[in-house]
This record gives sequence, C-alpha cells and structure tokens, in this order.
Amino acid sequence: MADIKITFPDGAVKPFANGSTTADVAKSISISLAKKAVAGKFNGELVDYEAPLTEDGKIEIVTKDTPEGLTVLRHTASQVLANALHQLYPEMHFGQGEASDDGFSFDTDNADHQVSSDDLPAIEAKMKEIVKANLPISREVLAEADALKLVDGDPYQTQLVKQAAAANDGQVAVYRQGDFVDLSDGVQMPSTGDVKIFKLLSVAGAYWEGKSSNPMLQRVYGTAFFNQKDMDADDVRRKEARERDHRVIGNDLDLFFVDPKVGAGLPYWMPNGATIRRTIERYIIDKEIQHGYEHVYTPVLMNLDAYKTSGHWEHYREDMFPPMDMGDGEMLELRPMNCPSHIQIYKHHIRSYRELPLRIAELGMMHRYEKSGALSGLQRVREMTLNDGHTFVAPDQIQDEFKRILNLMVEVYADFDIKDYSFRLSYRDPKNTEKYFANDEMWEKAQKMLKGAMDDLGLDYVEAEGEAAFYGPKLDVQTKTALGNEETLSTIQLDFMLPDRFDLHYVGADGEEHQPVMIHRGLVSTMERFTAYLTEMYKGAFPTWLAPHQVSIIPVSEEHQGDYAEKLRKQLAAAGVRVTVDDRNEKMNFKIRDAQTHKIPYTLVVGDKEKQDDTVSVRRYGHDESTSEASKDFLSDVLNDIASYSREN
RNA sequence: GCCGACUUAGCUCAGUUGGUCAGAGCACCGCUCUAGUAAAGCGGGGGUCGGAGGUUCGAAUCCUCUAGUCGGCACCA
Repeated sequence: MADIKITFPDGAVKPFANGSTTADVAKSISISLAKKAVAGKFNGELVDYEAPLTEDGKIEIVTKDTPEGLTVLRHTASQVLANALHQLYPEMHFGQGEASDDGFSFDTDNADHQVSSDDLPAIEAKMKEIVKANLPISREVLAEADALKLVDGDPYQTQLVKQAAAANDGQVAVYRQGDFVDLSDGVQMPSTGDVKIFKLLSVAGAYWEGKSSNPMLQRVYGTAFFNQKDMDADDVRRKEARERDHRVIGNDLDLFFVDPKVGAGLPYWMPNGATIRRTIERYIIDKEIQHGYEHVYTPVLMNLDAYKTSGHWEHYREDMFPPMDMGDGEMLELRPMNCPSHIQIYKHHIRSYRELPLRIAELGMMHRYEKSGALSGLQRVREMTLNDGHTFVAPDQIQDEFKRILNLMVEVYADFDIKDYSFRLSYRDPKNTEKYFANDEMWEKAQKMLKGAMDDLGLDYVEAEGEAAFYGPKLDVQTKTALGNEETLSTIQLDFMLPDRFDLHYVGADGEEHQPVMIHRGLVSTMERFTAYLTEMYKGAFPTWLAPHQVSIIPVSEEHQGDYAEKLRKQLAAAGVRVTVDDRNEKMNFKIRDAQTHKIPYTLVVGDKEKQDDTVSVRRYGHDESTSEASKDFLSDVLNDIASYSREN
C-alpha cells in the first residue's frame, strides 16, 4: 500500500505507512511528545491515539496539557465509571456519559437500587480496580444489528444505537475495555490505566435526553486530571467558589435573608444589603436618565386582561401567581413583567415620530411563581425588581437604538468593572416554532437585523437557537455565578409583536399612522440578581462607592480619643461618607480584625498622636500596613474614591 | 416541578447501635482590663432538635406525611 502524506502544523509534510497511528507519528517527532500525547486531531477531527490513519491529511498531536486532552481523559473516566457501575449493578440501564469543562458524568437507571451518594465510595473503589487492571481500550465499529444485540434491550442504549446508526450509515462505534463494551462517540485514552487521578463528586437526577417529559435518570458526577497538582488546584477552586457564593457572604456580611416561614423566594434586605441595592438603584437611574430614558413608576397590580393581550398569560400562566378575583368580574394580576405597564405609558398620549425613540424605564417590581427547585438565594426569587426599559422606535431606528443600548451597557459594565462576559444571540427554535409568535417573516428579519448590528460593531457572539423570547429574538449577555452556572445579566430584545397586539402607533411625517417597534432591554438584570452577582464578583469586598460601611474609626482608647473620633465621624458623615466609630468595649486589635472581616474599605485608627496632629492612621482593606494622613486629605481621598467608582477593593 | 441528600441556639457545627445527649465555638448580655494595627479575661442568658402524625416503657435518633434548604435536571417572559 502506498504511503500516506501527513502534514504537520508547521506545514512540513512527511510520508508514513498507510495505517500508521497518531502514536507512530508522535514517536517519530520525539519521545517527549509521545509521552504527553493522548490522541490525535486528524483533518480537524479528534481521533484515538492508536487509530490507524488511512489517508493523507493534516495532523495535530493532542497532548495532556490541552483542554482537548483533558476531555479525552474525562471521556475515558466516564467510561470507566460506566464499567464500574455495570459490574456493581448488572441490571442497571445506561444513559449517556459526558465529559465537561468541569469533569465527567454518567447517567443510569436502576429499578432496584437507584444510585445515591452513599454508593459513591464503593463505585470509586471499583473504578480504582479497573484503572489498576490497566485494561486496553479499543474502538470497534459494529453494524446496527450487532450493536442492538450488544445492548440487549436496554431502552436508552437501544435508542442511542438507532440514532447513531441513522446518523452514520448503519454503523455504530463502541469502545471496549476488557469485557465491558459501551457505546461512545468520544475519543478515549489507550488504557484504563491512564485514568490515574480522579474522584466522584455527587449524584443528581437528570432527565433522559434533557426532556422533562422523559424519565429521570441518576447522574453520577466526577472529575479527573492528568496530575495531582491540577486536582488539588481544582479542589481549591471549588472551595473558593463556595466562599464566593453570595448566599454565604450574604449571611456573613448581613446583606439579606430568606425566611422559609415567611415565604420561599421572598428575600429580605438587611440594612447592609439595602445600602448596596440603593446605591445601584441610584446609579442606574441617573445613568439612564443621562442617556435619554424617562423613568416612571407603574403599579405592581394590573388587570389580567393586559397579560392576556400580551400573550404572557397564555405562555406563562403556570409561572405566574394566580390572579385575584375581586368579586365583581375584575381579575387583578401581580405583574410578572413590566412591558404592558410601559405600553400604557406610551398609549397615554398620541405619539409623534418626533418623539421616537421614546425610552421608558423603571425599576419595576415583579412577581413570578418560580418553580421551587429553581429558587436560589438572590439569584432566583419570586419577587424581584428589574432594571427594565422599553424603547419605542420607528422601524428604521432599530439598529441605531440597538447600538446605543449596547454602548450604554458597556459603559455600565466598565463602572462596575465587569469584564468576564460573553454575547449570545438568541433565536427561536426552528424545529419548534409553535412556541413563538407566528410570523416567519418577522423572525427572519429581526434575527438578521440583530446579527447585522453585532457584525457591524465587530463583536464576538455565539448563536443559540431556541433561546429567544416568544415574541422576538434577543441579544443576551452571559456571565457565570461563583458556582459556574451561566446566567443572563443583560438583554436586548426586539419585539414586533406587542406593538401589534396592543395596537400601538405614532403619527409619521406623512401624517399617517405607523406601528412602532419595541425594544425590551435590561442592563443590570434585577436588583436581586445583580447584587448577588456583584457580591460574588467582589467576593464581598465591595468597592468603596458600593460598600455598606465605608469607613470604620477606631480610637485607641475610647476615653482619650473618643471625642476626636466623633469629630472625624461627623466631618465624614456630613460629606456623605458611610462611617461609624467603633466605640465598643473591646481591644483595638479586636476592632481592626472585625473591620477587616467585614471587608470595610477604610479603617482609621486614631490615638493621642493623631488627635494632636489632626491626622488619621489609614488602613485599607486587605492591606497589612497603614499610612498616616492629614484628616482633611483623607476626606478628599475617600470622596474621590467614591466618585470615581474606584475598584481598589 | 422532578431525582437525591440534608434540616439540632442568631451563625457554623458535635451528638456513636433509641436510654442524664440537649452540647461546643463564634455572636449576644454583664463585670474587670483603657488598649498603637487581625480575636484580653471571667461569668451569664439562649434551643419543645423544621412541622404534623406514628412505632416504643422511652425518639434529636426509627417509620409516614409535609415544608424548606442544598446539589443537579427541567424552567427562566
């Protein structure tokens, strides 16, 4: 057989015997590379390390230190987990395994004994046996009929075989490790012995195929690494994520609480949390007004008919609080969103094209009956206040307005020092269009318009089908919570539907009536979610302008310098600084420690020396040393710090 | 909503196979010490062990139901 030509990433081309493997190629380059290699990437496709290459192509060696290498390892770990489960529970039905950014998982269904976290040690022990046995892993391709025989009536596997066969000319790939054979579409390590560093983490339910109408399987989660150092670092990362969790910090810093006896998902803002929220609220209102928004207040209760007209009742009835029957035929609804309210504002006057874009904004309190399992701290609640805004534009103003909103958003993010986010264009699901407002032309046009605007601005984004609102496509800004869950922070949504349903119009230059387009937009999400987000981002160490307590004054001796401390407090407070004197009957060290654990940006220690010179000894949060400053200078420093949204904390 | 685990003082947690097991630290209150950059000392108050049933001579501990929390899944206008 003729040699095949292998092209390397640097462009070099070398002949290899037909049927050579990635391993052969790697070894030909260097022994050290072969040691690090776990798989190949041949013509852009991940291939097994020992898979024969039978045509010309470009190769990349996938090594242990790449994300792809880690995925290969975790795929293998997932298969080892499946093997262990199979040995421990022969009757168990198997769903799918997965490798993720975080680790790996495998789904199972066992009628007699559902796997629970108590079983993890035994499963892990069995996995260790399999790893120790160092079983070679090989890929085999079977005909559909043989694959079906192999899975022996397992309902989930049978379905997977059929799907795989349908997608691949009746061929189904399986991986064998010892006697255990399993379906897998992922490239794997050469041997079970390669899965040296791993552990199981948790068990949780997961719907088969991700559909809530399907049965629920038990998903075992674990993680795996190539070396102990990375595993240890991952442990630390998980631990730090928990410390960053806004629910933990919210409790430690006394920001908010939720009392299940009073109502799940109904948060109470303690003074500290309320101060942060108030600061955010004042900031965003001022910012929006500067940018041409008109801020309004509208009722939290509204006639149910408005939500029937908007379509929300039809789409979200289950997630709304039940309407109040007032007894005389009137039905009042706790509003789940603010659009109809702002539409009322729009409709209150005859609108001229000269008024457009008309920007209506509100910190609108809304209530949604979120499913109990969805509730989480301040991130998912049943009463929330949304930084909401609706701009009403003429059709030819859409793109400009979209860009304006985006610019405003970027400005706001900069003020909060938010850097870690990504854009997602959310389209309707083309396979499931009945969920959405029925107007194909509108969807096509609107989606194209959003994409065009993003491309014009040169911004990177991912496109997500099925993530649109029922009335239109949107641009979402995605961030991550401390625990790594994705959440939407900002959103800009195009809406051609509500203006039609509510019969909105404006008088054009031609004297005729025209229909406006609505753009729904939220910059900083709800006060609840945004506060949670900031708490996690800053790890509770809020920058001075947001910190509930900005300055703590500690007299060395209350008796001797108490009057000076109080004089300083008055000066600072009069300038608008949130300042307290710590006059408790405690030692100075205790109070300094207390100020630090409460993450107060500035601690001022004042003793006889400071009193005499009218100075302060300043210690910033997180710093070990202190500096001496004239009290006047300190005041101007703090004020400057606040005014500039300084991020030093 | 679904699967699983969990729920003991304001907070974080101990409580072995049901039998002085109702505890600790922090916080809180009181007293003493008047402090120079991350916890002074002593003393005190505080919980019908999430709730409701049940088993038992006896339940924080076992069973059932229920609420909530957590981890996921689904949902997220």
